[in-house]
Amino acid sequence: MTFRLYDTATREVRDFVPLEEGKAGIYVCGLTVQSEPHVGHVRSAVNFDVLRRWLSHSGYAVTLIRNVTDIDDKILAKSAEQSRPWFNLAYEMHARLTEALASINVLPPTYEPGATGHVPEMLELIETLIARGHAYAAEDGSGDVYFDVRSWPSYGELTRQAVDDMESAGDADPRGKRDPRDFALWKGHKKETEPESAAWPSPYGPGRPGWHIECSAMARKYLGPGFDIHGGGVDLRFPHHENEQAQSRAAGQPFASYWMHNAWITTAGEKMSKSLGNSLLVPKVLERVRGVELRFYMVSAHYRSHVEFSFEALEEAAVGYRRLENFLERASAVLGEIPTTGMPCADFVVAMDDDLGTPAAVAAIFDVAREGNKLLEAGDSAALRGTAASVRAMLAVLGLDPADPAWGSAGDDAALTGVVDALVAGLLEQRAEARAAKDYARADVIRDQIKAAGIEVEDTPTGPKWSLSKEH
RNA sequence: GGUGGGUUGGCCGAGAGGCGAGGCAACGGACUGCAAAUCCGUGUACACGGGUUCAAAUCCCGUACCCACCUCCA
Repeated sequence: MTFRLYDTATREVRDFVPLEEGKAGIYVCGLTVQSEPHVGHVRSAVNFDVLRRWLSHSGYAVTLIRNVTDIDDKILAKSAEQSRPWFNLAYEMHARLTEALASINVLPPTYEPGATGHVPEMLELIETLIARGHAYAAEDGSGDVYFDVRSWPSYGELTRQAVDDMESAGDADPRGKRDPRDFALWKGHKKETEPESAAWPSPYGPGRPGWHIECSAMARKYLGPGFDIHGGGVDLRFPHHENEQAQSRAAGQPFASYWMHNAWITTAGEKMSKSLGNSLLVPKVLERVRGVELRFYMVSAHYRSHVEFSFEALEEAAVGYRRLENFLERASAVLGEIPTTGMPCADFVVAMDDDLGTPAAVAAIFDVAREGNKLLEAGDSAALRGTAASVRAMLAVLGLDPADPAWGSAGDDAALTGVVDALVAGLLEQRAEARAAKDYARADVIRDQIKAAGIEVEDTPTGPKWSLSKEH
C-alpha cells in the first residue's frame, strides 16, 4: 500500500518515493496577500492540508512550508490606491487569510515564510546564477537582473513548451532583456513611482525581489536543495513554477521530485479573480454554511477537477455532511465520546493512496456510516463502537471531524447545552403529557414552538431528543 | 500560434474496456399518533459522428462547444 500521486512534470500517477525514508518535505505556493481571500484561494490550502494530513496519518514526518508573497506589483498598486503603506496592506490581508484558513480547519504549516524576510537568501541565489552564467544585470541601467532563458537548455521542461513557441507578452517591456522571455530575478527600484520602503540594498543597486526567486530561495532554506513535493494552483505551472525550477536547477539544485497542482473553483464559468463583488469572500460564504460544510464541499471533489461554485451545490453538500455528523451524534449518545483511535476502512485507504481520491474516500465514509446506522438500530453497541470510531477517524483525516475543537468553543457550547436542555426539558415534559393523553394537536403546537426557537425535536425509542437546527 | 484540461442521470460529482462510486432531490415501502431521523427498494447517464473489440462512458480517428496557461494570478 503505497501512496501514489499525479506528478505534473511527468503527467502520470506514480509511486511516492521520498528522498528520505519516512519523511516528506512539501513546499506550497501560498497567496500574494493583496486582497481578502475568497473560496477559490482557500481551496488550494485545503487540498494541501488534506495531503499533509494523509501523509502524517500514513506515518510520514511532514514538513510543510507555505509561503506568503508580501511584496509585489499588485500590493504596491493597491496600497497606493488606498493611500496606505504597502506593508500595512500586506499585513492586514495576511491576517485575514490566516483567519479564513483557520475557519475551515486548515492546519498551520510547519512554517510560513514571507518574501520580504528572505532578501539576503534571494540575493545569494541570484549571485550564484550570475556566476554560473544563467543570469545577468540589465544593460540599460534599470537595476534589474534577469534570468537568461537561452542559457538553460531545459527551460520549458516542466510545462513541455519549446521556448520558440512561446508567445512573448505583447505588453511586456523588454527594457534590458536579451530575450523577451527572460524574467526578472531582481527589480530595480523605481524612484518616481515606488516608495522607498519597497527597496532593499543589493549589489545591483536598490530594488526588490522578482516574483519567482522567493520560492526558490525559501524552499532551499527550509527544505534543502532537493525536496519531495512542490504544490500550488494550476495557473502557477507557467510561468511561476517553470521559472522556479529553472532557477534552482540552474543554480545546481535538484529541486522538487514531484509537482502537484490543484484545479480552480470557478463561478459562472470564469475564474474567480474576475468575479464581481465580494459575495464569495470566505466570511461571506460562512454566513450561509458552517466552515466544516464549506470544507466538506471542497473535499468532495477531486483536487484536480474544476469545481463550478454554486450556493445550491454547497448547501446540498452541507446536507450530506450533516448525515455523517448526525450518525456520530447518535452513536455518541449511546457510547459516550467516540474514540479518536479508529481505523479507516480499506476502501478509504485505497482511495486516498490513489492520488488523494477524496471523492471515493467520502463515498467510503457514507458506506460505513450506513452500516453504523444499522448497528445503532440493532442496538449492537460493541460493533457500533468500532464503526463510529472509524467514521470519526476518516473524517479527521480529511479535517472534517465534527468534534474537532477547531470548529468552535467547546466550553461555551457545553455550558449552553446544559442551559437549553433544562429549558427544553420542561416543554418536552408537557408534550409527553399531551401525547400520553393523545392530544396530538397540543403536542404538535409545543414541538412547533420549540422549532421556532431553532431546535429540532425527534422522537426516538429512548424518548424525545432535541438538537440545534443546522439550517441557516 | 504553442501547451494542458474538460463535456457523465433532475442536480452535484467519481470512475477509465465487461459488474450502475457516492451524495442531494424525487418516488414507493418499513418504523412513527403525525413528523424527523434511520433502513430497504426504485435510474436503460456518459457532447456529437465514425472506427477497433465478443464487449466502449472508458481505446483510436474526426467534429462541436467550454476552460486554463503562454512572464500579475490559488
